[in-house]
Amino acid sequence: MLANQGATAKIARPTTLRESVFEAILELIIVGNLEPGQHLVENELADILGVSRQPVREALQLLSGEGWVDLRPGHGAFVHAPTVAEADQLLAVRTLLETESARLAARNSDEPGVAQLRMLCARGLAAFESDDVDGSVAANSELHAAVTALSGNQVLAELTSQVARRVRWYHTPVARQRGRASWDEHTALIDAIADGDEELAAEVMRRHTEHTRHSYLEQRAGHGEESVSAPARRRRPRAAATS
Amino acid sequence: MLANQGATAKIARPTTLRESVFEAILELIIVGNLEPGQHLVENELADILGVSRQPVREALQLLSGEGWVDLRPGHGAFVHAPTVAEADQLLAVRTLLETESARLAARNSDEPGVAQLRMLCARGLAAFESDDVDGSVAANSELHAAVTALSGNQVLAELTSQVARRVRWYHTPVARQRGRASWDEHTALIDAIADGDEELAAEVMRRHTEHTRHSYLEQRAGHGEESVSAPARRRRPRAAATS
DNA sequence: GGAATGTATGCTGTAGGCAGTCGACGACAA
DNA sequence: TTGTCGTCGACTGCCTACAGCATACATTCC
Repeated sequence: MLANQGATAKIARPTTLRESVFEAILELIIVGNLEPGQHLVENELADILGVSRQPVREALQLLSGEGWVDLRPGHGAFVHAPTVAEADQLLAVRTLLETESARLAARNSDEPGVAQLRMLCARGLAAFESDDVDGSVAANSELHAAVTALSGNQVLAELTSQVARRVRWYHTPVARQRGRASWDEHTALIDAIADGDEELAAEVMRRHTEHTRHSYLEQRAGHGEESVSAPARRRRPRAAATS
Repeated sequence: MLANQGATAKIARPTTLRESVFEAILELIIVGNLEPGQHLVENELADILGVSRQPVREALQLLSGEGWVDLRPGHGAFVHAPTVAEADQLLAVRTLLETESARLAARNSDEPGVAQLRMLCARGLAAFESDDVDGSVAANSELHAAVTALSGNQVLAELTSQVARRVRWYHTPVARQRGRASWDEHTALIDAIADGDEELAAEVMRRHTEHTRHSYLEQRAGHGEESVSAPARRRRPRAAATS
């Protein structure tokens, strides 16, 4: 028998080429190297990534399934150009899903689960106060994921994470400016979950996500842009959502 | 200038082979010709459907995206075997999404929208009373889709329709036994939407979907089966959901 | 000069084929 | 009899090639 493989268990997962391509293209979209509406020519991507067209095609279809690209039959793939209205709708759905997650999390909360939430919250707050933006962002994502996991509803958790990932693309520039308040709200949320107060947890989460939504809309209101991800173009956003 | 082309505008949409394959395999799964857990060999499907492996592969990945099949890298595709717990979670999410849809529909309802709802409801009720199961089922789906469309939230509508489609697979045998009550609830729902009573519409929809969920769970409770779609195997279910 | 048509180019959709890999089965040894 | 190893078969993942179609441009006709 081999030695402890715990550390390698995760990377031992046989990763296919199309998944790598999926991640690579998604990164290009989020970073802004690929502009909204841009035509993604399969051959070009294949050449850039050093693979054939086949895994590129499959990756593009995966991306289409999550709403990152639009697939027009006979015309190929285009980077999805989100409108302000769509972003607003997405944020509304996010609020709905996460609010329910918080409610269920309060209902099903247990000792180790709450402990993990507090740990993630402490880590995120520490990262925020030491200006570690990446760390803060990562902790935020993990915290929200942990809440949905606590809900006990796997389907809800998957849907939520998928929506949250798309949301992160949109309001990335917004979130950083309200980082401190965000972490205070996280603390209140965890308290409510620990108390098993379903209604309070739901209300706190609802207000928490709506704050982000309103910040986003206010910022967008003045611009009057149709494509909401324009400011993310061309340069790598160092900060991401902390909602 | 040519004559009126309105009738041909719709079929002009270029449908790809992989979409046809997607529909075909989905049909095989829903009908029960493909049993949960069954290994879907690409070559076999390609032979059966008279196409090459490529569109089959792409269709399987689409199916995976919607949760119909599980893709294990290096092993291929397997028909998803849903558990009772998963079906329950799915029904819970469906309730959440449709309840919000109803609330928003009441908020945004307009004259033509309500008129369409009433038309669909009348058609469905007529079909039900004349034992036209297929017609009743179709009207039911269209009615729910129309409600989500009225919500004005496209993202919510897409998510809801996707979840609803999966739900239909599970509780197909359950729904027919409460067809009449279901249509009465539909009428109450439309009234609430027409009145613009958000809370009432939401509550009616919540109770409506929860009815289905409880019926489902009660039926399942006695069986103690792990795979919930077992009863749908091997023969074509003539009736489908009217929830 | 403008419009319609022919032509060229580039991309997608699909087919066929090859190598790598996983699992099953049987032989062999303890 | 049981555990282990090697071989075989089958299937997946990926690559290359071809056909169809749409678009853009050049050409010809009115």
